[in-house]
Amino acid sequence: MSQRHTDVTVQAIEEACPLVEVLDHVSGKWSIGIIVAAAHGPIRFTELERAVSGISRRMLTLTLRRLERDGLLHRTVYPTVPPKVEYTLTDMARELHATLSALTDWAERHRSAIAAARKDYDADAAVNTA
Amino acid sequence: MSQRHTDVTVQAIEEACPLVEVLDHVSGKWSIGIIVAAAHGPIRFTELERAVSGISRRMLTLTLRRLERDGLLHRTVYPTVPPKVEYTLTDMARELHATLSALTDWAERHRSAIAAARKDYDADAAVNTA
DNA sequence: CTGGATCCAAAACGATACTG
DNA sequence: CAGTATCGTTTTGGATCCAG
Repeated sequence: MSQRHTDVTVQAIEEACPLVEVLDHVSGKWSIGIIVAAAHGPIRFTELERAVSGISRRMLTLTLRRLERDGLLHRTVYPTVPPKVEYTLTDMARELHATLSALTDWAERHRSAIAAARKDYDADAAVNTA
Repeated sequence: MSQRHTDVTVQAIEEACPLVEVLDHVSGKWSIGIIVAAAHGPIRFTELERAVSGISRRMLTLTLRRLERDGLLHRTVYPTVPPKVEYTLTDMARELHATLSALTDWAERHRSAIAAARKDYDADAAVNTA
């Protein structure tokens, strides 16, 4: 910790790359919400639409396709009428969900700290503008 | 696991919200890269520009401001000439960085699985289009 | 019910010239 | 060195209508 930089920077970017990949797949406001919503069992399209508050039909579809494509979701179509489709997390995604809980914990531990930091920052900005 | 949905969906969204907040602050192609780059000690603007490969001056500045605003980065200005500015992770951000490593691990464990899933998905798509 | 297709607004991003 | 300002491009997302 707190040692000087030389060419360790190169190591830094290599360390970051896989993570950037993950977040590219998992990012987009909605992926996480969907994973969490699907975490405790098979869930249908309309249920997801209600569970992930604020999502539009379009974004739901797009995100579902991306998650399916990345092997995080499994899609089961029941050829009934009306149609019924269930989405289930893959094992891979279930591991991911467990990992994400660590992030949730972090978020909850520091939620108020972040809010406070913002408030301070904005206050400073107001002073410097006045 | 694999129980039916009733009104547990409500719980799902509440569980997701804080996490969505985090990712809103930490998201954007560059935040993570910057956090990783700053993780092993104070780092200067130009060093960051080189460490986070592909980032533009503009995005670097914008992302730095946001991270600072959210209390993840501390900015130290040395009023010398030429100017010198150092960015340091806050304690909060260091915790976050540790948490992110879990994600990195997950990504590396499943990198090839994701690639394979994609390949299959694209193959299917090709068949269904033909 | 599940979702594809289209159109449009907004946000994120990139390049680059300029400044204290 | 460490940014800011401006412009153009790309990506993202919402609204809506249509279809199996």
